[in-house]
Amino acid sequence: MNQDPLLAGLAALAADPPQGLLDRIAARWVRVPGPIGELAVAFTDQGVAYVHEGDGFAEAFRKRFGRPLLPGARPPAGLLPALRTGRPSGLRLDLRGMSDFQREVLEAARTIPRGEVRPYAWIAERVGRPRAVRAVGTALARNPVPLLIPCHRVTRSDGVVGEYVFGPAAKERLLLAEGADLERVRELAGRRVFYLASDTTGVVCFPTCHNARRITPRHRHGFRSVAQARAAGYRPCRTCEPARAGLTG
DNA sequence: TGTTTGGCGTCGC
DNA sequence: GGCGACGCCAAAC
Repeated sequence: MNQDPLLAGLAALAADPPQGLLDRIAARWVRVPGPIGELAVAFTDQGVAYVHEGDGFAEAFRKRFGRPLLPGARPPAGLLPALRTGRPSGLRLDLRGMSDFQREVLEAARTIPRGEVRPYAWIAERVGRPRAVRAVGTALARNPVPLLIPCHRVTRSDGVVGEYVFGPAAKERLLLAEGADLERVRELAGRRVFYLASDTTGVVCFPTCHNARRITPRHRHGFRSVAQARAAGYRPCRTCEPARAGLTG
């Protein structure tokens, strides 16, 4: 129970074939096809730890994690489906070594469905730091597992897609491939509309929320802020949860 | 429309 | 341990 973990580790090293221990220290890696070109993916016994573009992977991994890297025989279970579908599909992630803030930001981003987008400020509010919008940006910029945690689905409040690890163009391509209606988002943003409401349900949503997409045109009303929608008698959608407070755009 | 200022978790010194 | 600068931003001039 209260045995020194170091001693336990040494004992295990002495008793077991070194493979198990090695896998606890080192990471394995494989090359796999991704939606925007070849990817290199590192994983441990805990799950996928790092996703990087094919070029310069080993260098980047070493710089960031500073732990041994070994070739892997095959991709971890669930990786390929997750990359293909853009859904978690039971894939385990190894997010050890991240701060609480970053982990919470990543978890929040992970809940954004395929084909939809949410603003940075939405994440900030969800993790209980409504004014840490920019810090959310930096946390997402350091997302060790892009694509698997879909930080590309986090976009700016003004309707612009914003920055991305693989570049804004890749972000846009990914979102379009997922079926996000960026054209529509931009058209609405041009009219300063950042929320859509239905006068049959009395609910207000983010424009890409699957509930918002089904609003019949003549029952659809656009709003610039949740506050204005509220004032008009609408309540926030329970699925996409547009801000309870600020978030005007 | 564009620019400025606010705000905050990280990282490097 | 502190301090200042830096970013996938956002609201206010």
